[in-house]
Amino acid sequence: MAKKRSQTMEENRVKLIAAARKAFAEKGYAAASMDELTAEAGLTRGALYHNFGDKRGLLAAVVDQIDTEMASRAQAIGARAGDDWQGLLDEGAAYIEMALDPEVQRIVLLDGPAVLGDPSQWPSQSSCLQATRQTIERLIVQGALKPVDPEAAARLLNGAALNAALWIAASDQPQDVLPKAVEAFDALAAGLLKTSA
Amino acid sequence: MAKKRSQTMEENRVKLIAAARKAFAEKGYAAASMDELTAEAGLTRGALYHNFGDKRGLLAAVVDQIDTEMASRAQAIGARAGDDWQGLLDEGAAYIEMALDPEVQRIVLLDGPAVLGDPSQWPSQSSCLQATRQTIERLIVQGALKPVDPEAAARLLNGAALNAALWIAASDQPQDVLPKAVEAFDALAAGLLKTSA
DNA sequence: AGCTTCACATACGGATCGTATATGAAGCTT
DNA sequence: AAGCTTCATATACGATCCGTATGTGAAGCT
Repeated sequence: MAKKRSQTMEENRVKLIAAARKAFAEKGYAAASMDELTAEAGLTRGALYHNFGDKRGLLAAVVDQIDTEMASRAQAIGARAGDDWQGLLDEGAAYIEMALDPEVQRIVLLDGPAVLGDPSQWPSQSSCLQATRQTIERLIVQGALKPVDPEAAARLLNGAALNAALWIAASDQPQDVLPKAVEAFDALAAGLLKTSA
Repeated sequence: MAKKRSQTMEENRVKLIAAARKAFAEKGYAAASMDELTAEAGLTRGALYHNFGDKRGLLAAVVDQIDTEMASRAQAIGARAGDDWQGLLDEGAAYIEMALDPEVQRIVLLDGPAVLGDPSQWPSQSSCLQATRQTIERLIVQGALKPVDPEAAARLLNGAALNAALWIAASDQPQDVLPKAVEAFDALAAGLLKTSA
């Protein structure tokens, strides 16, 4: 056999993150038991503490993984649009839809900030946010937007999208509410334009 | 003496909520010990579980108290403005500033949603949200705003303000970032107007 | 082959929450 | 006013969980 050591270690990390992702999403961070987690992955808490330091470290790793996935998806959608402005709107809509995923909502939007603190301080640095900010910066340079602070605009837009997602998720008929949320989002975003729509 | 029973009970509730408010703000919900809490209030966990059911119930009571204070403040500020539109902007700015209070931030914005779930389901938050929604509805009737869904617009605006507050609080120089956030908020809100500013 | 390293398992201690039981005073009845 | 009842709070207990300290067996190097 002679399985390489670093290889099994990487495999175990993957297993643990996968199990944690599932447990955190289903039970929430606080209610998720490390013993159950590791047992599900065929390991013990020993592996966990060796690889991730503590429970927070494990959550950080999970958040990082999900956040990265979200960023690449949002970026792909934004890039597919004709111009930067439409890209911004599409990114926002995509973000709202992604935030409907219970996993994203529970882990990244609720437990993440509560346990790890402000998202912008995370190692993944909330890649979604940075993508939005860069798009806004480009649009400002192009002269399409008012000269607002890009960071501020990106933050508030993200916040609006986030709240929209929470609203939709708590709603009885999500598919009925989604278009209303997107419409309102587009209207707010239009406030950044120099010329009104 | 003959202290009435219901009276001492009410006093104890007040003491417990005050102690909890302090402990939750300083240590966060998860790290706050019920034993320390109650001891600080001159009581034991027995009183706590009898009055609030469990730890979550205590947090709910604390959140309700803080949230009610915020709502009345925001409403007062909004009513002081000349017209509805300015009132909406002022309410938003007031909300952002209030969210800079570490107590508000830690308890209401971070731990609250993580532990209690979607804020819009809370009995108190709905009043704050409803106030802005009603203002928006009036402005739509007046013909000042685009005919967006009032509920959606109110939710997204609140979300934007909330995220702005988190950003400012995590910043190194809050007083430097605050005006940027308010400016961006005003810009976004202007997107709801029929005619651009 | 044998020593070393190290990733992981096992064992332990401390802390915490929720419940079940005890207590003592307020409140009502007669 | 005496005694029974109610109930708000205190005390005691069990279960769970996290983080650390120590053990172990296989990979890796000489």
